[in-house]
Amino acid sequence: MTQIYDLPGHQIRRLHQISVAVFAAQTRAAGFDLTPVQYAALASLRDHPGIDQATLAGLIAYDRVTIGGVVSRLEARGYLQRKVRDGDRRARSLTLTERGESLLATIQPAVRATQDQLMAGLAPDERDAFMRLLAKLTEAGNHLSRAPFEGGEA
Amino acid sequence: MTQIYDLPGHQIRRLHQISVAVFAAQTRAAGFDLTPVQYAALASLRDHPGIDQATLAGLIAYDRVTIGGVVSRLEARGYLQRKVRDGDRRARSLTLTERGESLLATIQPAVRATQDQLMAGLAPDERDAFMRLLAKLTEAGNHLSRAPFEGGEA
DNA sequence: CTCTATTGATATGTATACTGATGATTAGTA
DNA sequence: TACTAATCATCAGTATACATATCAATAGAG
Repeated sequence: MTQIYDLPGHQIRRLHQISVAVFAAQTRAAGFDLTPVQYAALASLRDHPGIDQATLAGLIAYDRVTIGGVVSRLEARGYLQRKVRDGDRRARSLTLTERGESLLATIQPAVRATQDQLMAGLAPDERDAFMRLLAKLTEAGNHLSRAPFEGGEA
Repeated sequence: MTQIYDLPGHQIRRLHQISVAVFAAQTRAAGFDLTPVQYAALASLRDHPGIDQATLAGLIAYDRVTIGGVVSRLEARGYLQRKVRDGDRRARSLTLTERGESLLATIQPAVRATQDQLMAGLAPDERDAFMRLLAKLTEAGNHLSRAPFEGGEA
């Protein structure tokens, strides 16, 4: 009869939900107010200054429309700057502000604590196994998403 | 510097995203228009007829407010009935309609195909290992979610 | 039996996510 | 160079998700 509890999709959704909740709790406890996507966007921007929204979306595997909104809110809060790119007036170049850089630096412990708490249910060797299988699955299914990862190395 | 690609939360989110996309594609290809939550709600209702919204939310580990909206849409589309419960006029008893029952019966192959496609990247023994670790993680982290699973056996 | 705490459902507001469409701009081709 | 295709960003619409608050109704304590 297919109990939903046996469906991978159901369990994955639950773990995702837990992950988001833990991230929110940890960052709030550390005095920040940032969502996982917002963090991913800022962290990726630190490593790739000046990229446009579409490139950013590809790097963190998010929908371009969604990233438009995320970037908008981050800009409104002063964490990044958006400006029309020279040579291609369609694109908006994104750069972290001082405020964005400093946020990334100070939020690091909370991010680490999130991952520790999330994986606390597994022994160290199980975590490695889980992460390996997880990476294998996302790689194999990447093309099935409307927002696939795009961007070379990793 | 903590690349986001090494963070469990990031990979879990990606797999969840892929999972939702595959579910949508498979059910649409089969001629249906149903989201994963909607399916979970209907399937759980089939096994537990007459429960109220809060109980349903606990069984499928969803926020009560979210389930209110989901149930609303399912009712509007004629898949379930909502009526005030005798003895407790706060609660709404939920029951599948004929239409809901028949939808569940016919959508089964698409649901199965979704899970197959989702796990296609892993060998059979790897799938078992992944599912075992995944279940262990959701169980260990259940209490960290605002919408924990509540409901005995499964 | 009354007062209070709890509970089921909903309202409000914010933030993802995705589909489909459009406008502006650039690139590629004949 | 004129035309067409592709690309970047955005708009409109729908559906999750969650925090916080409120209303109606029930349960428990005294």
